[in-house]
Amino acid sequence: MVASSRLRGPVSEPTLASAVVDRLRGDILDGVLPPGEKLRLEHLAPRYGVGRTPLREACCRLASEGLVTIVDQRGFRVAPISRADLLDLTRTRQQLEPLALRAAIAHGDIAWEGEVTAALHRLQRRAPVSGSGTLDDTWELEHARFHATLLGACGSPWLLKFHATLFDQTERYRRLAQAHGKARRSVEDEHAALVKATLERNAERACALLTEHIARTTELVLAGHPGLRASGATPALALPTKGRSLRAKD
Amino acid sequence: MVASSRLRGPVSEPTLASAVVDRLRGDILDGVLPPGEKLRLEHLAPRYGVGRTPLREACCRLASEGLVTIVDQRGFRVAPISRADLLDLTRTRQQLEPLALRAAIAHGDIAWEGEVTAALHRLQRRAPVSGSGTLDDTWELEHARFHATLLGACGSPWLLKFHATLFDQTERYRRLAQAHGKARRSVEDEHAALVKATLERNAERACALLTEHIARTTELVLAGHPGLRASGATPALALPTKGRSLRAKD
DNA sequence: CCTCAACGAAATGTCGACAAAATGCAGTTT
DNA sequence: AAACTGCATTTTGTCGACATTTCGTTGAGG
Repeated sequence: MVASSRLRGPVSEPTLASAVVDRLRGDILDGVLPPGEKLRLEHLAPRYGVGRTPLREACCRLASEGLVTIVDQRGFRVAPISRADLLDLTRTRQQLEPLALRAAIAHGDIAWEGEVTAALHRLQRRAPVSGSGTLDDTWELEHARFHATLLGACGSPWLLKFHATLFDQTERYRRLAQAHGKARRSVEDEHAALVKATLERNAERACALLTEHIARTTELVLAGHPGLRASGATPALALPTKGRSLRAKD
Repeated sequence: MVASSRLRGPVSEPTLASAVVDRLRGDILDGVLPPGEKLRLEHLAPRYGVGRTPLREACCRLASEGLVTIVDQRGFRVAPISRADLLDLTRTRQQLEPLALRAAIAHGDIAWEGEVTAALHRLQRRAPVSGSGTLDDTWELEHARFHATLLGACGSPWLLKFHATLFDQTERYRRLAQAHGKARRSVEDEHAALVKATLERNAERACALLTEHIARTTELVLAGHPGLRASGATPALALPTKGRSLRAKD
């Protein structure tokens, strides 16, 4: 329950009002709450219809996923984004996920094969974008579940947890860059090829495809996000600390 | 601030009273709060001299490190331990840490070499156990900092974060098993050999040594912990749910 | 004697209110 | 004119109290 409850599906949580976590995560992923944004609990409480205590807990949990940063005595902020972080994210995924995929291919049984094909089918039946430019939450959900299912048979809860965290992080960049639409069809092909190699138990080819799939995603994000082109830091963080002039940049 | 603030050294936290996090983590790692133990906030609040609100936040943050589990409407528990989890932990470390070490060896500069030798020196000057059987917190701290420093030059914050989480988890098993004392000298030799291969930029040998070092640690834990021998589940969790007889084991 | 149901006690989740810290602004000084 | 100092406002962190849920126990029924 640590990383991403979205991957568990609707487990019918008897649910404490800290289902705010999911709404908050969605708003951060969608960019409604931009990177670097200060999270003032008093202002956000009415927005979600809860008090500050559940909001505080939600922020704490999101901090564990790296979507929120905590600074003692200075509250919460949406985690900043940067080109360096995106590249690190990409590299780490390219190193971790093949490990999990290899194990999954080695240990996965017939039931797992069924789940994978089912996940692929559900994903392909969804439209990446719904109607006009806005992106479809259902597709994003199925996309996450597809990748989680693919690695699900690796037998390592820790690897899966790390994958979920990294995937959510990547999804934030992807949504922020709105890297959807045009190049999506090739991504669908990549998914299909990935499943094909996986079901053939061709670990080498599957891992190569996965690595390239991750790289492709990052390329799309970099192409679609103006602020991450060069070595650009976070756009929303470019607030100069005027007022105190003697102090260093903090 | 996410994974383990211990590895950051005393950053002179202006500190919110959720420095309880460190005390709680210490108590969980030491086994004062055994695995599976229910964390009743009302009873723990006086123990740490704070109210329930900071305690709640501390539990949330520890949940992000996997030391505490949250069940909606049912409060917090110390994360259970199991042979399967220990083995997963070991395998995952054996896969992740070589990746980081390889990158560190490739990119580390002279300053990093200095930090590594300094960390090794500080570690070797500490006694693993202080006086009688009780283990020395300072050694544990230096041990954590040594491993963090070794991988520090890998350039990937995400890998380092994952390493910190996995290391803390392993440290809990190590302390619970009290796998100290006798076989410690060979561990010291392993550290020295690891540093030697690292400074020689011999990535292959360094990674092999690291993998074996991790395996050795797990062997010591398994040998020292009675409850994890067979396929034993968590000892503290073996509370049969009597009273309700019809329900499955849940 | 065992099983099921309802009651009571405890704990959790949540809310509003208070103290401490930080941020921003204004006034004053050099 | 620019910078430092002081105060006022905002915000954070913390505490105690209330509603809801869960757990353990007792009692009745088969």
